[in-house]
Amino acid sequence: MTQQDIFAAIRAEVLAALGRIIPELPAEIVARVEVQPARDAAHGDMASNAAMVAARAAGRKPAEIAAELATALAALPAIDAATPAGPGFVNLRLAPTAWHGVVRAALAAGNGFGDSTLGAGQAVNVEYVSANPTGPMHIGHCRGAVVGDALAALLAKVGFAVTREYYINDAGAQVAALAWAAYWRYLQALGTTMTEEEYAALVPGGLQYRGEYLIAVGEALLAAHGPALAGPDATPAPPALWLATVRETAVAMMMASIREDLALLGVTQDVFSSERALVAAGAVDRAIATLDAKGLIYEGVLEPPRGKTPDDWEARPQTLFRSTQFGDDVDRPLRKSDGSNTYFSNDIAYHADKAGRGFPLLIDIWGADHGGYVARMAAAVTAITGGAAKLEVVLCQIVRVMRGGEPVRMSKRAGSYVTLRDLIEEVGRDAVRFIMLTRKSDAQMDFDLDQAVAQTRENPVFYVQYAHARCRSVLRAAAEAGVLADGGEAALAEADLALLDDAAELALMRRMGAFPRLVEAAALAREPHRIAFFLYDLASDFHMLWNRGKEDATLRFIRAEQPQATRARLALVAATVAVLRAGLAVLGVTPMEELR
RNA sequence: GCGCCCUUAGCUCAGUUGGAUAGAGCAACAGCCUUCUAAGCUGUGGGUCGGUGGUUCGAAUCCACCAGGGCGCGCCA
Repeated sequence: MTQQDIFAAIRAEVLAALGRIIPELPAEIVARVEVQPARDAAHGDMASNAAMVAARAAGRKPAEIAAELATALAALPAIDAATPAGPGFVNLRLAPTAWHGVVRAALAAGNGFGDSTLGAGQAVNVEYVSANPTGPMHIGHCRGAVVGDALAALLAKVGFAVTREYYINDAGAQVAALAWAAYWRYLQALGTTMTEEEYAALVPGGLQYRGEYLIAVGEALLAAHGPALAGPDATPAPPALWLATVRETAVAMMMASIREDLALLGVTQDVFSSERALVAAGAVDRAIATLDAKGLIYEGVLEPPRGKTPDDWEARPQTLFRSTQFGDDVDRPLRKSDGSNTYFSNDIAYHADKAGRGFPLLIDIWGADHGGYVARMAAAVTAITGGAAKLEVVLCQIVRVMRGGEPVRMSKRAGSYVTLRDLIEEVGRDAVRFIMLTRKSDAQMDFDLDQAVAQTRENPVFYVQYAHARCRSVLRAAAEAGVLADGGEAALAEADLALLDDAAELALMRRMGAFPRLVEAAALAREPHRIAFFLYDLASDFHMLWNRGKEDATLRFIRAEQPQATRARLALVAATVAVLRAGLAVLGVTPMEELR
């Protein structure tokens, strides 16, 4: 049993046996055959639904097939017992040697345990964060950053060729507003006598982004340009003189700041795509032309939303995309009534650009407030690529930050933090990352600051890292005691694992054996949080085993008088380390050597 | 009004893509340190899986309707 995924290995055996009982089963039946962990340990280690799935096609009773299957499987060396059960399950109890194979596989694979070829090298683009470059990252961006980063790692682990991408929204009204705000800081740096309100009255749409983080931008502009961007006596000059320059500097500085924040979070992305560059290159017009050539564009008037007509509603002709042909509810505007492009058309161009770079699969991580946008964007990707590329969107629900059981108010004035940087400073990067992954992304979440820094079981980060630290502590103690002697940890794979037969040891091995299967399932479902829950369970199994050694000295890992048993147990501990690290690597969380 | 997401133990949440008697943590109670980290472990109690129908060998999971919560709904990005 050299295969990493013991469930896949046993499934292959089940299929072979089933093929002998019922030859020529249709492929779609075979595909439905599963071997999965038993829910109840009393049923054994694994259960297969093979007999139930095959029964109808074979025209036989499930229980009958299950009985024959059980007889055949029981004869295999890796299987200790196979029994038909319930409506037609075959329950399997594996020979301990099969579980020992899992330990060897984990030791051999190390961080690569759970790697698979599921993705077959297919290119996938994961786009996440993509916060507007108008200020430092705040907590609202954080969940998407962590989920996207972990999902990218997860997909890479199962064999996709992953590109991590950030889309810079540097073309729209938001960055113009940013430029106006940065220009105010520049005038202040010059020593203007205007008040903020006087200046705000001059700004189209009003002065936004009043945060102090733009002071540095104003100072940088002064250092680079002196008074050249302003009028006499530090008064505002016409925008034509400064807008483009200020915008460029401000966006560049905001992006630098965001990248610092991302680095603090341990997120590094491969590609940063600029919306402005795409627009300048004519990509939007090309995208619209492509849709037009496919007959998917028309000039039309949209119905007002039913039951909720805006006060200023007025029927106007617009350029519309036939997204209803691809499953959307209504056709969507590509151009505003004044003829300029909507954000949607820029986004179509961007996604077409991504697809054109050779990604048949695009995954975007969005905030839940963009949920209404998913159908039209997916429709557009399908339409413009002729089905060659597919868009999937993972929505992340709101995170509420809690302190002392109360939500922390996101007020800039109240001094309660809003930035990602502050959050990381308070609870640490590992806690931020892990806790963000302890919920399904589409479920709302409370981030409990008190829990995040607690050093108890209720803090999942601590609990998992503590398990790893305990493992390392044992291995260090073993090295000091000289028990590891020959070849150190590397030689533990050659230990006589047959000596691992305690129930708690088997439970731990069973858990590790489930990891490769779980990794694949999590990747297919785009649900990195499953890894976090697995690690918590694995840590729990290990802590349990540890305490067995407290209650019964013969179950301690290190027993000076039993070198063979000691080496076998150290092999199990080292394998646990490998699996914990493999999982933590997906989440981007540090495996701590010690937590003192 | 329409669309999407959510509803599981007192609280916060898992539930291996339809499997067997629905699981964790917290909170409550009772235990375990001359021993590798007690920052841990063990045990007890706690459920109409929001409701009603349907699909089938089998439903917390799929479908329909209903109730409650969240998000969104032409020229914001």
